[in-house]
Amino acid sequence: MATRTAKNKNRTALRRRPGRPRGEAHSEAIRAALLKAARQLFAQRDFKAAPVREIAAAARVNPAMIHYHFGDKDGLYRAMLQETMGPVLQKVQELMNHSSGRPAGSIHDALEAVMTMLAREPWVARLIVREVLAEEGPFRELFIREFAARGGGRVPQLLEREMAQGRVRKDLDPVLGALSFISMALFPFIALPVAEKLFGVRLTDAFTRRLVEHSTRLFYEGVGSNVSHNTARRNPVAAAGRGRRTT
Amino acid sequence: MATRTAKNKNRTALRRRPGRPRGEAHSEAIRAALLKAARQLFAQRDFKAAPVREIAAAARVNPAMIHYHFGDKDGLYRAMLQETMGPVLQKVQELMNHSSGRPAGSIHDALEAVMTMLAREPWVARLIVREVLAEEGPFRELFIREFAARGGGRVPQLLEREMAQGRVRKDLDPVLGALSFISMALFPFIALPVAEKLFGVRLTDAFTRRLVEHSTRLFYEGVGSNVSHNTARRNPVAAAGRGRRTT
DNA sequence: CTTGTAATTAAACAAATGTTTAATTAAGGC
DNA sequence: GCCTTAATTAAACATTTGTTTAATTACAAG
Repeated sequence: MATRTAKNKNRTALRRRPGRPRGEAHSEAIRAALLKAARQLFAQRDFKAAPVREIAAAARVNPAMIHYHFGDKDGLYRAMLQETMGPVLQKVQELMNHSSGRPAGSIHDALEAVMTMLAREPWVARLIVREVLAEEGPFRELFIREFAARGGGRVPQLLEREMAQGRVRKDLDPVLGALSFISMALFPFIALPVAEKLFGVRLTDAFTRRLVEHSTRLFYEGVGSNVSHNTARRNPVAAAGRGRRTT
Repeated sequence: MATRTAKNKNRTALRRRPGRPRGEAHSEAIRAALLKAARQLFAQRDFKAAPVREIAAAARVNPAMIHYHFGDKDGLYRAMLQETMGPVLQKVQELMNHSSGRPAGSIHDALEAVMTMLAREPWVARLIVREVLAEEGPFRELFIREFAARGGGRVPQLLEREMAQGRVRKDLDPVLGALSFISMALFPFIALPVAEKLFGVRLTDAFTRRLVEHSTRLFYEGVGSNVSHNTARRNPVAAAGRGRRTT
């Protein structure tokens, strides 16, 4: 495949010549375009499998601009992580901190915050897979320290608060509980491409809502039938009990 | 770092010369060594980040042997997948099929089968991350068809069986339930490197057992306290209720 | 108007990587 | 004992990749 399209009628004048462009604020635009292209490519491909030439092509700039703006490929990657993951995680933290206060509010709100975020920004889950789960490289540690600790690291305390307030049974191991909680919150989005092919699910707003309700109820009550285990009927969390196969 | 150790006193005679080696059955050994080295490296690094030279070095053979035995790097990868994932998944399938039959037996047994396997063969989780979750390449589809479908694809039916036998509540959505189940079964192992740094857990046999019990109980009963929701006390699954912070 | 600096490009460079080749040695049948 | 084939190596090859360089243009200050 040729790099340039057919419309480019081989006049040399069309080819952009070197030199500073006219007008101002070009530099910032290029920086932003590079960050955007990097985010998209790094969410889709591994760090080593995303060549700088391709990132630059997606941003419609010269590869050398990466080194002009970010020093090297690592610098671009680091800047991309900061500028994209930062705001997202901050928002999740906010939402998790002041929960609504109603019964099971914290858990429900935390699940809703995390899940709606993962549903709205599909690249986050992909980035977590590559960055935190797959790659053994030097970035994993930075990522855990900077991001994962602020997110999942606080779940045991959240559970202990719930236990102190009597909404969670006292013999729960908060760490195991946190592990299960994080599993239920993250994995469906991490494994979404598989779930689509395997179960035919599609990531719509409705699906996300159903998943939030389902997971909240499962986390509190489990799936056991109220016959063999006399599990909660008429509970404050999952009030939608009219249809069948809802949660 | 030099390729050869200091002990190698630059005599040329020590360097292995080309030509067929004496004795027989060398070829098979080399093939096996390459498969083993490939499995270890591909579990740790991305496909593109695992150079053939390094795989060959780990197997102590010449890089050209990869092409002699497997055609190319893809061929080695494919052969490795078949020869390593095949037996493991077959075993899990067996264990999942004839469950013990006692109350909640299926769920408990399935969790135990999957989790002990993942704990004993740490490379499986890493391979799943790269192969099924991370990589968008041509291998993902093959992997889903060949392996994931035989494993996770059957969970909804398992849940429906449980529902028919009255051990699981009737209004559960089997697909959502399967998603949560698979999440709880796989994610702790997939995210193990993170969980270690975040929560200080270590993957011992004892931990795996605790996780199996915890997850089974959580899946059936949830974590809700029997005060606010009157959740099952005295249930058949999690009978170990003497200490505190156990499940 | 000159001069220095910022922004941008094409091209060159060096290292790494998948693959191929030619040479070399051993085995096995005739 | 010769000759074909199997197994193995070192070295060469071609491509891709991250990075650097030198040239080129615009702008801003003096």
